[in-house]
Amino acid sequence: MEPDILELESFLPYRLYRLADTISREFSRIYKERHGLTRPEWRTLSGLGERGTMTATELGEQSAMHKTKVSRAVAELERRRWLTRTADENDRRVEHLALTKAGLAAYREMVPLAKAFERELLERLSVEERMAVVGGVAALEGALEEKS
Amino acid sequence: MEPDILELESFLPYRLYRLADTISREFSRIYKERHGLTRPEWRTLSGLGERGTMTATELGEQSAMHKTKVSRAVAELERRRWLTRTADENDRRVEHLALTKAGLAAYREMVPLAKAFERELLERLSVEERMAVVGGVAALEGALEEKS
DNA sequence: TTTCGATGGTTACAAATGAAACCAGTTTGG
DNA sequence: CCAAACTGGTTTCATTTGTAACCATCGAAA
Repeated sequence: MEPDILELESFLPYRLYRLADTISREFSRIYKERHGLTRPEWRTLSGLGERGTMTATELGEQSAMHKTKVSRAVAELERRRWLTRTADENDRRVEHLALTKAGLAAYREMVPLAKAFERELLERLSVEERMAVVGGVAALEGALEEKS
Repeated sequence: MEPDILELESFLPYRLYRLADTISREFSRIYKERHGLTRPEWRTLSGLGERGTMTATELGEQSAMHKTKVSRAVAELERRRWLTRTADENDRRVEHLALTKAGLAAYREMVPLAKAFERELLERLSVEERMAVVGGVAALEGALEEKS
């Protein structure tokens, strides 16, 4: 192992990215084929389905999206009449977003599919491996949080 | 925990993507600031630095990039005179890519920075956590490979 | 050979993205 | 009170990306 060579195959940032990319891409087929959603749109749907009502800023924080992504995703879902905006009483800059019946229906349809996807992925692992995955992800998340 | 709700915060594909995105984005600052490289360009540089000579197709396989990304990254690195193409003797469709002196110099400069980045990331973890990360990543890679 | 399907690689075009400018509207400090 | 700094959210513009079509060459089979 020469010291001035970087092995891409074992370089953690690369491996992690490739892994996430593969899995995310595979999962995206579900909401893409099903409803023609983009990832930001799916996350918006998912966030609002989970929490009920959120502002765009909260959505961005909860689902790790840049505000322009949120803005565009919200606009598209509104165009589909999957969500509505309600002006805030006290602060007129803020809008409270919530799913409509149609949006909620789409969400309810997606949830089992998402859960099944995750389950099938984890089922391919042994118990120890599953623990390593969950523990490893949590550990890295923790390491990144405390940083900056 | 309601059964028809998906918790994004604990949904593996989402967590993994966010993790990889954060780390990759942070790492990208290194090669972006330093040399103004994009990720595909960095991977191309890294791949050729590691292996010496490769065709575009091989590069794509080794670094998990779509062929158009490879094509464009190679074009840009060639424009910088960081790599050269050599026609294959037997198959005129194929080109063998290799770094020039300048390309190699850039690569040699990047390697320690990349290694330091990875080391500093892992240093924030305990030994057990580190094992979990490495084991978990490997397990998922294995699960994805054997699949399709 | 000739033809036809595969393969290496590039290009064209549309869609997704990020950075920065922007437009309200709100708060703060003088 | 008022200006300046700040915040929620949108828009603009340049860059990046993915898909599909494309060109050239190759290999195999008729």
